[in-house]
Amino acid sequence: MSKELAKTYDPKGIEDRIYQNWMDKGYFHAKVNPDKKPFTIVMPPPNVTGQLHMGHALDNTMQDILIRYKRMQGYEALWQPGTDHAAIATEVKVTNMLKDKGIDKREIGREEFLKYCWQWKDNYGSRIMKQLRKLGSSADWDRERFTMDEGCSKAVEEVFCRLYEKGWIYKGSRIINWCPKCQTSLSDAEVEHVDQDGFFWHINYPIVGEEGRFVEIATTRPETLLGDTAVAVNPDDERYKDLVGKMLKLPLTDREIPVIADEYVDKEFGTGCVKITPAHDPNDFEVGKRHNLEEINILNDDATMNEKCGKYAGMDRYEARKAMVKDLENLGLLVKVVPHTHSVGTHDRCHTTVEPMIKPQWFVRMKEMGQAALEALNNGELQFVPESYGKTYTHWLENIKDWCISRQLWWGHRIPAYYCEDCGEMVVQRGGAPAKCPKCGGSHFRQEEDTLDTWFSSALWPFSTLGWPDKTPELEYFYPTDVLVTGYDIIFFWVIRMVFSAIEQTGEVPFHHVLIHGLVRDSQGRKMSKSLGNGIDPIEVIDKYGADALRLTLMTGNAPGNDMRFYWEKVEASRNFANKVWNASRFIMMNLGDTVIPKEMDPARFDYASRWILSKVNQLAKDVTENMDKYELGIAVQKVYDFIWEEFCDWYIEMSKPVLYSENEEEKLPVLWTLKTVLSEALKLLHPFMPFITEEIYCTLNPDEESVMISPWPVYMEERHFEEEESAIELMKEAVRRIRDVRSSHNVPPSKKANVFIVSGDEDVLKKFREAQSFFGTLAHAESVSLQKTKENIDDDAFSAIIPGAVIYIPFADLIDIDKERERLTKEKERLTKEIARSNGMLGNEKFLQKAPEKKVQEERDKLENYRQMMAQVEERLAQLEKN
RNA sequence: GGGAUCUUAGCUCAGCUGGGAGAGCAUCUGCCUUACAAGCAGAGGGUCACAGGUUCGAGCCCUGUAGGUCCCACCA
Repeated sequence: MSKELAKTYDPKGIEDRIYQNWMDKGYFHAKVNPDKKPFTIVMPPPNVTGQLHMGHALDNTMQDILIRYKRMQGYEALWQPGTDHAAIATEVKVTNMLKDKGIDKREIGREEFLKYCWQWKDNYGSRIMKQLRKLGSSADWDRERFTMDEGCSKAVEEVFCRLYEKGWIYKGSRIINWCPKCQTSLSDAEVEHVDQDGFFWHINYPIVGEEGRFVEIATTRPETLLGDTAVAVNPDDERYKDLVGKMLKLPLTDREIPVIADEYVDKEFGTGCVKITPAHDPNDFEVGKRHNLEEINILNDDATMNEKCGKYAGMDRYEARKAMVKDLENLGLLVKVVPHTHSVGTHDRCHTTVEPMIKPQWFVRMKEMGQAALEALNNGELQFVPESYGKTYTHWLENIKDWCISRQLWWGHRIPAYYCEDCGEMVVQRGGAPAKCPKCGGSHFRQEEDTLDTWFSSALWPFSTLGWPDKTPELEYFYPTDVLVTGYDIIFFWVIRMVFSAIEQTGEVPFHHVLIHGLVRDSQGRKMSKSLGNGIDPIEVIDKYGADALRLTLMTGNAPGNDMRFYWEKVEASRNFANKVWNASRFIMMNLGDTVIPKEMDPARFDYASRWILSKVNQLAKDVTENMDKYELGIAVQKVYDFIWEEFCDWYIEMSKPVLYSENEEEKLPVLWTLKTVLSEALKLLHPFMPFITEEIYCTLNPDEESVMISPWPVYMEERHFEEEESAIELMKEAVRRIRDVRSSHNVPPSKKANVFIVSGDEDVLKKFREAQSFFGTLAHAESVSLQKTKENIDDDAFSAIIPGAVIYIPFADLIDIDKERERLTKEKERLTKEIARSNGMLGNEKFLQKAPEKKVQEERDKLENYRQMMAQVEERLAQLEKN
């Protein structure tokens, strides 16, 4: 940095240059290093097809802050990056892309389709990773992984086979959620329930052999009637006791179905009679199993009615519904139609209404692994931040059902099950198809068509990326990882599955802390989404204001786990702060010039102000470290922000000016030393949050150092704690404020200097002011400052202001408004009365005296003493005013 | 139906284990003072949703009420 520096900070160009330098120097690279302690974060892998959005920006900023912090603290900090193949999301995109080209996925076949997918991955897979670099992410890019790369695929196969061999993965025909549009099964977590306005159709089912008698059922999905195989009533329902066992004629068909009794039916709801469709409703499926009912599938995979539906065959499910309702009405079997709101399951990706269907699928037994995951939280190995999310986690695990892991997709890990072409025998094994069928000796096999749920591979991410199942040195050293940073929306999909997979496969929790953040919403509080078009592109923000400004914006003013709103004004405020830092540094560097600043400085040479700011920055290091360790990133950065702006810039730099503008080289040096030192330390503390600007300034300020990002994190030093100096400067600051008050309330122009008298009977107080006196001139626009023990030579009607232990007099008699002054003093008296009462209350309370730490009690005593003194002064001054 | 969480200044939100009601933006006043007008010095503005309770003392703890948001759940 040189003297022709711009007046404002412009991140353009600087950020890319700095990032490239970090890359060239290899600072992001973490390696197995027995001399250091490891600190590991695995990056939640973004979808290969994805583009960076605000959620990624927030998530990765938090991770980068933690990694940079730990790296500076001397840990071997690994941030493991990578991308996810995102089975269904990618498959849909590629399918649509092909459709636009007039190519049908089914026609070109699996092999050809997968070629397109890989091509797509190669084209777009690196895009989001590049965007993450713009943010400043210090991930170890050399270790970038992909959920479908060789190693991760090997891990997937290994886990699948292990669970299969243990009997925890099984294939079964069960009722699953089917998306008719994507033509695949879905796990429960992928189904989103949405309230929809619909109707209850009340339909009469005639009782066989009893002309004119009916059973009235109510349904929201009349088209499933064709798959009914029973009607159920509650066994305790007096109304229908005689019906149980009788047969009903199923309308619109030739079939007869029985009336059965089952606990599942709620007497109070609807008519108390429920049609049972085992093939198309999860509850009915269970009922069907209990009563050995036939399961009649009436739908094709695209949710049109199948060949079993007679005249309705080929119709869409909703067309069929209309047609059937009309036919029922014509038959006189439709009793009534009642409007009804009910929740409908939809696919969370395409929002198509899912259809429960019976299909052969693969499942993971969850009982034991779910239990282990619960224990990990209960015994404290796993902790959520904020803690309340542990309840969400617990609740889900306590109600967990077996996980449907097979998908009828092509893009993904193909299930390693092989069927003998000759006898149909199934073999599940590692390393491809078997050479010989163990049953019939045949040598022709066909692999299972289904692929695995995309979360199956992401569940292994914390260890598969480190080389598992091989016992690599990296796995040994970096695993288990330290903290996982992610949004609350993904706890069920991912966090839980990682936990139980890791415990089962590695015997350890995958990470000890889960740091949860909320969603970034738009300024009106709406979710950012493509369909609303309200998304804000982080790259656009970076281009306009810089990555540092974006990072600061995302980190301030919101608590962990809470959603936040995005405002451009907030970004501007952050940019303004960057500019403030820039200009403070510019000032300091201008004043440093060619001065050689020694590494150490004799403490005896510091003035009060320097000791004060050194003490302050020392305390700041302690506070910020504590906040960082508790993951209170927003609070931590707020403290750095306040320190730099309010303490360092607004006070210390101002106080340094009289010295810097003087010719006294002897006095200048310690002040320059302090300016440089405090700025350097503040930059370090700020670096995890605003990496670029801090690096740019730090390197210019400390040309003999390589980078702020590998400099040691500041620690609290006992010898830098100057209690007395702190109180002296605080006293002086208060005095300056009072003087400014007078000047501004009486419109004293800056050109007109005031004479200020500070009077105190307390020699210590006077001494403190004497030490700090040299700064008064510029700060208070004072002509002269006199310190004296008594009120000698000061006009009675001079303005006075009371500060702890002293009174300030300004003999601007003609400017003083007596009424205003009286009002001020009265208010002050009220305040003091209250404070004294509060203080007395505390000190008079035995519990407080017993429980509170010694330091706090002493503080309170000092405060009370102060209040009393000030009270005496106020009263004296009030009496004086009355006299005049 | 179960659970979580929120209600603090005009707006958006901080406020950690009970002891001074805060920030940013907005508004108003005065300043281009040789680091910064993207700035400086100030001001106004809040019964901390409501009602009780515990306490010397409650934005914070307990109970209840009202309203908002989110998650989970098989109510046909």
